Parts: sequence; C-alpha cells; structure tokens
Amino acid sequence: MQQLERTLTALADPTRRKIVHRLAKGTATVSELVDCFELTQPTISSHLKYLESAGLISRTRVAQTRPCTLEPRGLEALQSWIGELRSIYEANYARLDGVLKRLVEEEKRQ
Amino acid sequence: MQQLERTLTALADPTRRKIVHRLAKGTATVSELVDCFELTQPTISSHLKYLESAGLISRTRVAQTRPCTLEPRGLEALQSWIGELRSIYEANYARLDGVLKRLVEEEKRQ
DNA sequence: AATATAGATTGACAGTCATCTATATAGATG
DNA sequence: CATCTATATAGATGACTGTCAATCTATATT
Repeated sequence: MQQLERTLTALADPTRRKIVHRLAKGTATVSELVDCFELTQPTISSHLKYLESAGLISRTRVAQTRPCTLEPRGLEALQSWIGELRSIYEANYARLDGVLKRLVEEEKRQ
Repeated sequence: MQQLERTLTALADPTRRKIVHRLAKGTATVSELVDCFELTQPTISSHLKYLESAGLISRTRVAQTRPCTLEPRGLEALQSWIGELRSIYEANYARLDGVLKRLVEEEKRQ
C-alpha cells in the first residue's frame, strides 16, 4: 500500500485520530494512551502499529516503555496532496470561467 | 458518522481517490466513470454514494444521466483539520524548545 | 406502444478491521 | 532467581467493505 493510502486509512479511524490528537500535545507511552481510551492495551498497540506504518508516529525504547511521538511529515504529505488536487480543480474551474466569458463576448458582438 | 470521518473514509479507497482526481478535471457521468475504471457500474455507483455522503461530490440530473461534480469544500475542511493538528504540534514543540533553552541558560549561570 | 439507455438497488460472497481474551516476551527490581 | 510491569503476539468474533451478477426504475427514441 502507498504511504498516502496508509495515512488516510490510519486517520479514517476515530480512535487513531484521537491518539494523533493526543500525541500532538506531546509524547506518550502505550500505557498512558491506554489510560486515555477505555480500550484494552492490545487494541491500542494494534492502532499504534497502523499509525507507525503510516509514518504518522515513531516509537523509541526507554527501559520497558515504548514512548510514541507524532511525526508531522505524514500530515504534511497529506496536506500537500489535497492542495494539489484543489489546484487541479481550480485550474479547470478557471478555464471554464474563461470559456463562459468568451461565449458572453460573442453574444455581445452579434 | 461525522463529516470529517466520512471524508477520510471516502478518500482511503484508491478507486474513490481516482474518481475524485478525475472529477477535479471536470464533470463526468456515471457511465464515463465506469469506462475509466474496469469496474462494473454498480461498483462505481456505490463508490459515488460514499463520495456524495462525504460531501466530496454532488450530482445533478440531465435527461437520464447523472453528471457528477467535485465539491471542494470537503477537501478544504480536511485540509483545515490537518492544519489545526499541525498547529497544536508546532505549539507544543516550540514550548519544548523553550524549556530546553531555559535549562541551558540555567546551566550557564551555575 | 416497444425498445434502448442510464443508473440505482438487491443479494451474495470473500476479505479486512476493531475489538476482546489469553498468553508470551523483555526489562526492572526485589 | 522470582516476580512485577510494560508491551507484543495469537486467536476468535462480529461488523463492515468491495466486488459482481441480476434485477428494477426512469427517461429517451423509434
């Protein structure tokens, strides 16, 4: 799967969005996240695996703990992708405007 | 489901992203989209339903055809959401920088 | 009226996902 | 070594998704 797709799939889940939101405020260990979410630890670990493979978070090792940190690059990439899409749309919409103006001018001339 | 979640879920599918990309270049009917994608018409229709409920496209009626148009508002909303998230991250990252600087200054003074 | 075309809807099936419980591993600590 | 804590892994289950074939509805054309 492409990186963009992993990112979108990862963010499509509400729990994972909440995790990302939480990590935007600072690093957290798996247990700290478990405490936030009324879900079991394996469930949270599984979500973290998604987020990591999407490049949205990274994990280090501190003793037995695995602190998670938000990696903003994945978000940047997604934001750029949307931006490009909107550019294509706006370019074509502008061209349509151009066509309409020309039609209107032809009307006038007749 | 919230609008943001619908948008993300809609865009998480590669076929739907391709449809959006195609519609960014201009309106298309269902049949035209079917011709683009080596998928059956019901499959495309089902994807269009997702995109419509996510507010990413709109459909009108012209005789028997149902031309689809990209609606950029859904994309804008998603882009803003990511922007907010990045702001939170950057604010906290900056604060962390501040903490580090203060620690370094205290070091110097001693 | 009869027929053709554009789409939507329905039913079925395989695959994936989110979640849980139960168990295993890795490191810290007594 | 024995045990505690933090996390990972395995397996089960119910819900949802993507897909297709078949069928239905609405409009256009002859």
